[in-house]
Amino acid sequence: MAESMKGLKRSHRCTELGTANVGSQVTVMGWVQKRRNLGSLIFVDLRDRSGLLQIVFDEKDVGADGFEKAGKLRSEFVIAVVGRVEMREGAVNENLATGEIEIRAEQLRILSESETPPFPIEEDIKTKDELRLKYRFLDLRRPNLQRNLMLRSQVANSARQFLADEGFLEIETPILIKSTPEGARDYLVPSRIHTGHFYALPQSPQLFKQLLMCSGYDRYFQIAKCFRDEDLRADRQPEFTQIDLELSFVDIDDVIDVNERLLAKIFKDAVGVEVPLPIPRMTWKEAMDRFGSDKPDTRFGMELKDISGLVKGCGFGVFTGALENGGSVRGINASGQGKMPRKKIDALVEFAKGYGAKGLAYLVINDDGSYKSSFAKFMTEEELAAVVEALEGKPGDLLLFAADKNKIVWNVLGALRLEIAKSLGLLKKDEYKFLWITEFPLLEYSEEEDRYVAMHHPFTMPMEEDLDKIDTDPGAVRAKAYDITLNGNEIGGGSVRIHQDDIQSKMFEVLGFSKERADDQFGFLLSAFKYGVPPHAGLAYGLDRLVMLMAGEDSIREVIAFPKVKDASCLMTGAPGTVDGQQLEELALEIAETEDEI
RNA sequence: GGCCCAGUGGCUCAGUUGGUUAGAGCGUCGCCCUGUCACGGCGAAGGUCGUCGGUUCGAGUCCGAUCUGGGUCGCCA
Repeated sequence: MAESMKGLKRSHRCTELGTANVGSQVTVMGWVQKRRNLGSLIFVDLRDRSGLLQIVFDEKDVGADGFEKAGKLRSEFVIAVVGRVEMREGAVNENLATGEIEIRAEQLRILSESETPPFPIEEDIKTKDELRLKYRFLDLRRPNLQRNLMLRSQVANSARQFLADEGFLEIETPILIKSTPEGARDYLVPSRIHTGHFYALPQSPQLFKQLLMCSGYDRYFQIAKCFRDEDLRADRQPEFTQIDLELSFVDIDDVIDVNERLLAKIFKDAVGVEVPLPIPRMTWKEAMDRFGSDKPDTRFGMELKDISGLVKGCGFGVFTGALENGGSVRGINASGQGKMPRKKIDALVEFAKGYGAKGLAYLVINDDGSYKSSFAKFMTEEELAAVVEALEGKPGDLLLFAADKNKIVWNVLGALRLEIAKSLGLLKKDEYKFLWITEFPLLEYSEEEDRYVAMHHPFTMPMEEDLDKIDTDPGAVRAKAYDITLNGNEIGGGSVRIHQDDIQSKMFEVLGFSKERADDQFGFLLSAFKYGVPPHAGLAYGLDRLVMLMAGEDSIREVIAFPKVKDASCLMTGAPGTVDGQQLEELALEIAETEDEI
């Protein structure tokens, strides 16, 4: 039976007590982690978010009633204990922060009883995600998640402090906004008052923060919830959090500077890691050429090498065919993997196919310097030697090649190098390699839409030196866009924004927006741009991913209190659910059928 | 939408070429125990093997479908 805590006040969290408190009377409250009943002596490990503390119940201190009550304690009961801090009579427990002391209970109250939990509430359980998420409120009691969420709070806190000190203002932007069909799918919210009309939940506060710059707020930030109705991944949830910021009267270097110092502070405060500044920068082109990725993991090498020039005239149709179609042939050197069994190489080929490759060519350099290869018979000795030299091949190495359109070759080899590094254990979680990626292409050709689409978004400023190419060769125009990456993850991205009318119109033109469509979707922004716009630029971090990496976790679910599962539902609440007829009637949703544009 | 992995007491797992009554550890419950901290001792309960269908004399095991969860490709301006 639950008792009241009336008259009691918690004096300390469990691990706030230490040898300095010996002799004093304290009141602690928390959950029973474990009881050890020795008959006429009962030990209880008490848990709160700070950690564990041992309580000892002895009838001569806690009284007959108290001792009887202590005998009834079970896992996850919530109790209050008044007692005296003592040095332990028995052995010190070196695994516990409070291992030298214990509380000799003088008073016990059972504030709440508990059923036996469906899985153990402890560190590093192997329980299936399904069960953990159904009982997330219990899962969240485990030290892993408590540490992660405390870390997350610390990160948000450090960011707030730093940004406030740097003159950023925290300003909220709306959650119910107008849908913009560009980009990710929006979550839609039907309007009750405007039947057949919809709000959208923001994919990011992008347009509003630009308007705040127009309004003179100079430096803005927000820890903003964002929503995207796309499929989930280990690092993607339908709702996620950005640390979003925007600055006026700045160019790329200014944004990078303040963000490097922000990252350094966050990492110092939250995980005690010194981030060496400045963070290296790499252009998008170089990143693709060297790593096959716009978010290269630079914790290891295994860089891509372009051998197109060396195999141009060779007899291997797969290579020459790719080159004739305007593609390239590139390879990586899985150094020391020459002994990889054929079965594993075949598995890598299958892996590559998953990324669009039609196949994968390989060449093993045997210990005696001879080659074993899927394509050696099509090439001369000289051609092979040149290829091996280009990849710095040594005896015992395994060279892997992809030949196709550039995009596929990059994609395949970029994924392959990560896969191999992972299987070789080259990816150390306590090593942090930051890298800026700059000079992204402004536009990307979309095959299915048969037009150019913005790689970042339509408000991204082209690089001045490429402006003249925007009509003649739009695909070659680079943008003043930048991503910050960490260990092969994009943790943030941003750009300098267009603040000139004429460039913005040109941009819409290239993207195939009619003036009417641009006005309809972004009229408010274009209108604002007529009344004095400061040059501005910004950046947004994926807070969930950032904390995931800092916590050494493999999924952002481990740093989100109440995450959703793969099909975007919530196993705990059952969301999304159906609603009753009256709710639907009020929304008059059937009218939506006649709406072609939302 | 595609591909891959998993599903057996509360939890984590084992279960041979298809063969009697499906096992273990932890947890749970009861009794005993004054220095435990992975407490210990003795005893007990607890499973229609995710679901449906099929093959077979016989299915946890083989086949098909389906559900649930995970990973991934597409998708994510």
